[in-house]
Formats: sequence, structure tokens, C-alpha cells
Amino acid sequence: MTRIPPADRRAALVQAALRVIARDGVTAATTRRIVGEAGMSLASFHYVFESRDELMAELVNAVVSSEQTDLEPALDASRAPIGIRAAIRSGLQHYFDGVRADPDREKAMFELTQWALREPGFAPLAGRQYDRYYELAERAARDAAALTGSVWNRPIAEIARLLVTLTDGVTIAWLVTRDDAAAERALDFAADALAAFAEPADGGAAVGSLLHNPNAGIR
Amino acid sequence: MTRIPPADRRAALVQAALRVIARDGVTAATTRRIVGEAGMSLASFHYVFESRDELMAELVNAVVSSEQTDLEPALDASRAPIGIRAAIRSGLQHYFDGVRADPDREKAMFELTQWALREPGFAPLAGRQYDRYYELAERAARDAAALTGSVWNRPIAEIARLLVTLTDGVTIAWLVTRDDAAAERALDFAADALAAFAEPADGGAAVGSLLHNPNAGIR
DNA sequence: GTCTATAACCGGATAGAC
DNA sequence: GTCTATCCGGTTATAGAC
Repeated sequence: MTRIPPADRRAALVQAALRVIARDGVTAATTRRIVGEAGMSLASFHYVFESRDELMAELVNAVVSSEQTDLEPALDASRAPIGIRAAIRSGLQHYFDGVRADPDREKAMFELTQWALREPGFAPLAGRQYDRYYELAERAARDAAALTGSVWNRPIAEIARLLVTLTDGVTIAWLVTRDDAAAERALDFAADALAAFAEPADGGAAVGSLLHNPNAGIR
Repeated sequence: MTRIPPADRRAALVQAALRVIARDGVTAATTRRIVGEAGMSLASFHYVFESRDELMAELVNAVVSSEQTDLEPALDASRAPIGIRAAIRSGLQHYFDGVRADPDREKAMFELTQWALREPGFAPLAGRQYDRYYELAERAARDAAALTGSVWNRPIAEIARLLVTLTDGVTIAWLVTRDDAAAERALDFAADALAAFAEPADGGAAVGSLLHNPNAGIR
């Protein structure tokens, strides 16, 4: 067959493995299934990868660095300025729409985390996966505040962790129950609770924060 | 060997499987490993179980019905009455202490859920697992309100779902990062946010709720 | 470099002796 | 009823032809 540069072959196998994992789970991602998905021979696999574990490590790294889980508020430049609560809620909705559009992908992310937690020597990979999540959440939190002229009154790293904690919880519950309405209510709750940690950037912040009604906007 | 009633043998195998899963994960729970753990022969397994799937189904059912994950506030009858926020926080701490005391068990619960979600025909089992969680959370929410003379101003089923969503998120984050301080902060956050959904049982509820400061008690 | 063929092993499940 | 021995398919990884 035509020769393929090893780097390209590795990348192709990682992508094939990701498709298999999304479709059938980490357990189903055997070397044979992966090379089948990639249209290669088994020997080609072991020509560019020492072992299945080596591929899995590269796969998690690829997932982590390409991860674009989107918590950014869906921006519409032409729209009127919105409050921080609406910005958070919009970002959460954006994320959740992604989950609903591709549940298998989300299931795969959880499976990869748990696989890494279980596989000896791979736990740090799960840590890096979550560091990346926190990084993305932090960016989203920063943008939401900037967009609405707000400031967070707690360290942004804490806000980011809460965001990930909440989205994880909502995602798992939805994957199990597929209850859209309950998920939306949980996102309302999350937006309300997080908005309580933001205040207007100008001086008159304290009063606004104190009087903020955490129930506002929950239907 | 000595004869063992089939029901006892089934139970013993389920318990052995649970130990293997907690120790080494669902993937490692092969029939051979399970019978090894139980000190039986492979044939004994297939004498009382049609297949490995049949054991797994019984195992999840056993887990679900014996599940005693404890979200109840740690009560001390001799202690002064406490507010709803403290009661919730105490229950969450109680739960989290359990997670920290036996992380493998918690990891196993997540793995079982994901295994069921993935295995054809077993998704309803994951649903029942979560129904049970919601049931336990609902009981805890009811008790916390009764204990503190409060009433929930939202359906208790919603409170229960939020509780499970929050504990799931906190648990996953902790299993990955092992960051105790961050978990405690998240539990503070959860207690504050949930307390906003409770009011004193007597008439003067509205004002108290409106003025409730969701940041109170977060260190 | 890429292939086919195979080694070496582990999985669930079963046959048949006792 | 419980055992040992075995079947058979699937797994990772490698050997060796081309």
C-alpha cells in the first residue's frame, strides 16, 4: 500500500480510536477494531505504536489539547447588553446543547477519565484532562464577566471549578435519565447560584449583590 | 465440596464481584477473577448464573437496593437547633466523608453506571440506580427541613435532583484531583445555594428568604 | 514499510466424570 | 452438585515474506 508518514498514521489511528470509543466505548476500542476503523492492517498499528497503552496515552493527550467544550456565552454582537446571570445561563445552554447534540462524545469523555483513573500510571492524564476543563471554564467565566461589565468576587479558579462540577453533575444525570426539563432546571439553578458571585464592575456593587435574588429567572 | 444453596452461592458471587470491581474495576471483573475471589470453581458460577450478564444485573440490583449513601445531616440530639444551611452542609459533609473513606467504592458506582449505559439492554438499570439516589436524596432533604423547622419552596423532587447533581460533580472532581479544600468549598457552595430554596415553616417566610445572603457561611 | 500468518494468552461458556 | 478439562472466539503482540 501507499506509504504514510508515521506521524500521520499515528494521528489517523488516534482519530479512528476516538470514533470507536464514542460509538462503542473504551472497552470496545481493541487494536483490531481501531485498525479496522482506520482501514489499516494490525501490523501497521504496531509499526507506529509500541502498544495499545501508548495509543491510549496519545489519545487522551489529543482529546485534552483539542478539547473545545464550549461554555462561552452565545454572543450576538447586535444584541442588547445582557446581565451576568443571562450570560452564564447562555454559556451553560451552549454547553448543554453540545451534550445533547452528541451524547456519545460526552459519554466517551467520562469513560476516558475513568479509564485513566483506573489504569496504573495513567491517573495523571485524568488530572491533565480536568486541568484543561478548568482552563476552558476559567476563560468562559472571564469572558462572561467582561461581556457584562461584571467582576467575580471570588477567585476565578474557584468559579471555574464550580462550573465544571455543575456541568459534570448535570451531564451525568442527563446521560442516565435523558430528562431535558430537569437538566434545564439544574442549569437555571447553576446560573442563579454562580451569578451570586459576580457584581457590577463599578463601585455600587455591594448593595446589588446583597439584594440579588437567587431565585430570579427560575421558571 | 460442601453443598451451598443456590441463593447463597449467588449472593456470595455478587459480593465477590463487588470486591473485585471496587479493587480493580468493572473490566477486571471476569468470571475467573470473581470465582477466584469467592473461592469457587468456574463451573459453580455457571451452575447458579446463566451468564456473566445475569450476575451483573443482579449485582446492580443489589447495589441499588442496599445503597445507603448517607446524605442525612449528622444529628446530635443534645445539640442546639441548627439552621437549614447548617443541616444541609452537615449532610453533604457526611456524604463526602464517606467518599473519602472509601474512594474505590465511589469509583465503582460511577463505573457501574457507565457500564450499564453502554451495555445493550442495561440502560434501565442505570436509571433505577439513579432513581434510588434521588429517593435517598429526597429523604435527606425532607429530614433536613423537618429538623430545622423549614419548608422547601420548590418541589422536593427538584431539590433531590440538585443534591445528586451536586454530589456527583463534587465526587468526580475529587476522584480526579483529590483536592480536599476545593471539594469543601464546592460543598459550601452547594449548601448555600440549596438553602436559598428553604424558608422557615412559619408565616414570616418571604422576607427571610428575600434577604438571605447566599454568600453567608462561605469561608 | 506493509502485508499475512501465527504465537501466546485470556475471555465466557460447556461437557462429562464423579 | 461440584469438579476438571476443554472448546472456541477474541485479545495483544510479533515473525517473517515481499
